[in-house]
Amino acid sequence: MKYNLVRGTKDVLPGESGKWQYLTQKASYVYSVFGYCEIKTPIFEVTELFTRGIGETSDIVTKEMYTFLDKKGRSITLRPEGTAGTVRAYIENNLNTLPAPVKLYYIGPMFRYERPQAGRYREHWQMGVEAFGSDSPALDAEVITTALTLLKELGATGLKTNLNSIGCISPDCRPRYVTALKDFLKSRSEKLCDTCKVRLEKNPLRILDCKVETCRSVFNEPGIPKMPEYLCPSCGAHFNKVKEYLKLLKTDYSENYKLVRGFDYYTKTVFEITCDKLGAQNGVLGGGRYNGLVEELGGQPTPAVGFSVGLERLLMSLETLGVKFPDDDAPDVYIVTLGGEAIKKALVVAGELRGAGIKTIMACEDKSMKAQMKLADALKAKKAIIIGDNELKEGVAVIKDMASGTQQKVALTELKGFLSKT
RNA sequence: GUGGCUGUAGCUCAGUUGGUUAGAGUGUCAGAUUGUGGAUCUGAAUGUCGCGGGUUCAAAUCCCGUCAGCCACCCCA
Repeated sequence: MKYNLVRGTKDVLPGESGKWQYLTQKASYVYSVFGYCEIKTPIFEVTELFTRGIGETSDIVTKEMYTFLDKKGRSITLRPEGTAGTVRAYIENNLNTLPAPVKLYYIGPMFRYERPQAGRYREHWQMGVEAFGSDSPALDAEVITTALTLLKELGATGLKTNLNSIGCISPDCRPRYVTALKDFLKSRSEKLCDTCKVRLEKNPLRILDCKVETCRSVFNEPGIPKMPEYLCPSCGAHFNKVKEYLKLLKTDYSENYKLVRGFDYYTKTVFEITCDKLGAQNGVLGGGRYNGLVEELGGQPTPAVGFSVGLERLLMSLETLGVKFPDDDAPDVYIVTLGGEAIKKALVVAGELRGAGIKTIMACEDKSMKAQMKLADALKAKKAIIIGDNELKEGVAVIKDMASGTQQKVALTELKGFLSKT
């Protein structure tokens, strides 16, 4: 019987896995430099955490969750995003007693039951940060800077940062805007596509995301209400401060009044970083402020901001941008052995070299020298170490530099020192 | 969930209007005089032609279904 991957999942094979390590290490490094500590939360949680957190009517909750009943009949869901679980852990472990802001980062897989597509998997990895306990616009700016620093550190250029504020739920803020937007769009409803007509009632903000040309032309009319103009004084001041700080930091961003995000929990600042070379799924990184979520999930009222990068999409954009990754898979040395005595010696030598951190592969099988040299070449070994009868008699090994082809004899007792230097 | 394209050796693909033992390149393995790789040459192995059903004397080739991949919608990382 032959088995296949489950739809929408992917093996990360040698060659690729080194790139993943590189990305996760860079993320851990940058996040920790910004003061974040790693948190590992379970891959599954009770379903209600997500329905409450992300929003009952959101697409993720209504049709994209991997939900199942466990043996006791509890409804369990594979996490579709990282924030809800992190918030749950924050509340459950009383992390609010730590000095604020409490800064946490996570790296791990997320699961969404969607049709696979370019840049979209049912299991995908996210590397995100969450900062709890401060409503300061400086923190918003810092969080955005954290994201941009990571991307810069990785050599990503030409990515676009979009910024918006979607205000808060007080009546003179987002609800007032939604009403104004609805009124405006209703007056032009004959120009809207069918799905937008439905969205007009269900989720008017999302209409701004529509890709249909005729809809877009409506959004570009000068009279369309724009969220930033409808923010309440508090949210408006906050947004202005965020922008002021970003300018101070010389951050390259575009204010985009059409930017809205899929989760219900966002308030005030939202942002998104896209790569236009990725196809339809071009969002590489997304985040924002969510001041109501901690309370919604049963904690004390706690303001928070965060973002998350999609590992696969990040990797794809870096590759289309031509970024080179370090190749760590190639061994430093390949030990060629000729005969049983040589294998005994090679076992010992290999141990010494590995102890010194030298990446070593030795030939354990009795193959011809030619075959072994071919293997050394195929594995891209930097050096071949040849141990045969002649060498054993002399107490030496022949070291061949695979790139130049030059070789020299080195005493077996000196090998480790010799290779450590080169 | 909807739509379009695709599905032949590990990989990339040929396969003519349905017609004998399904091919190439690449990779793998082995060899080309005694202990040396990357070039060249020689040889070898590997396919339930995605799966199931149907039409036919005969199907990789036509039809239906199904699964999977890719891409797009929806939505998101």
